Amino acid sequence: MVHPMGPWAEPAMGREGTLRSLAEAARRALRQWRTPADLEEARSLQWTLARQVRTEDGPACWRWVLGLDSAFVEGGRRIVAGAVLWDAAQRTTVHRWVALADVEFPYVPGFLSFRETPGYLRVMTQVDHPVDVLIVDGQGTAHPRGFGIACHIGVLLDWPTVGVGKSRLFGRHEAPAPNAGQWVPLWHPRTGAVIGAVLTTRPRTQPVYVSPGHRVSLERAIAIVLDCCDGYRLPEPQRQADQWVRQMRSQVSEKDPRP
DNA sequence: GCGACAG
DNA sequence: ATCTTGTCGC
Repeated sequence: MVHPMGPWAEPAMGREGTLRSLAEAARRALRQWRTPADLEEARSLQWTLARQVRTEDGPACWRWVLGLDSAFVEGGRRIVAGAVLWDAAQRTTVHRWVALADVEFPYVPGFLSFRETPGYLRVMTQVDHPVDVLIVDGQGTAHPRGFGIACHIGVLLDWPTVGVGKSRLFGRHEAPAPNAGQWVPLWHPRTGAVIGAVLTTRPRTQPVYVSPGHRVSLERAIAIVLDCCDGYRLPEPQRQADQWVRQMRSQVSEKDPRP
């Protein structure tokens, strides 16, 4: 459960953990990155890396939450990746970063991470501030092979991550009550395992799909998302990252008009 | 074979 | 995701 002193008592990564740099981890992952040549290779990699996913919780605190989102430019040839650091204790935005990257993989349901991860890793190489957990726009374990983009990024960086999708990719579920905080489990169609939660974050509003990415349990993932919500459907880090990339996208578009 | 299908 | 105007409801 939650730490007796509340979610902001100590850094989520622990004293030692915060000494680790997210930027450094991102640079390492970026050097190792290699885009699969085809779906077979991508699928094989997902099955392999999925075994590295851990859904055990670390210290119960999530003061600094980094929201990630992206937008496409130049007819979808390049991607604008944005990161917004949210201080859950002060309820304020600490800083925002952007990065531009080439898109080298097509969008195929179930393989989103191969398309968007490079951009996210690039933005994160600039994050020079402690980060407790990452909120990624998309699924975590709520994926056909249990390896959505939130898991992929979490494993590559070995960092706590939570996946928050605006729609469903995989799994069955009933409709959650239309009250903020209400949720229902998202079940694996064949194994019956709980792979995520369908959470109502705002009254009478479409729910979001929450699932663990890495080093976070489903219960913790739900608590983090709810704690970051501020009256809108999406948790603040993600909502602001969405606005941020949209703003940067239009800025990039006017500077270099679509050919 | 026929749907479903994150962003 | 992106292409696009107005419109219904709290």
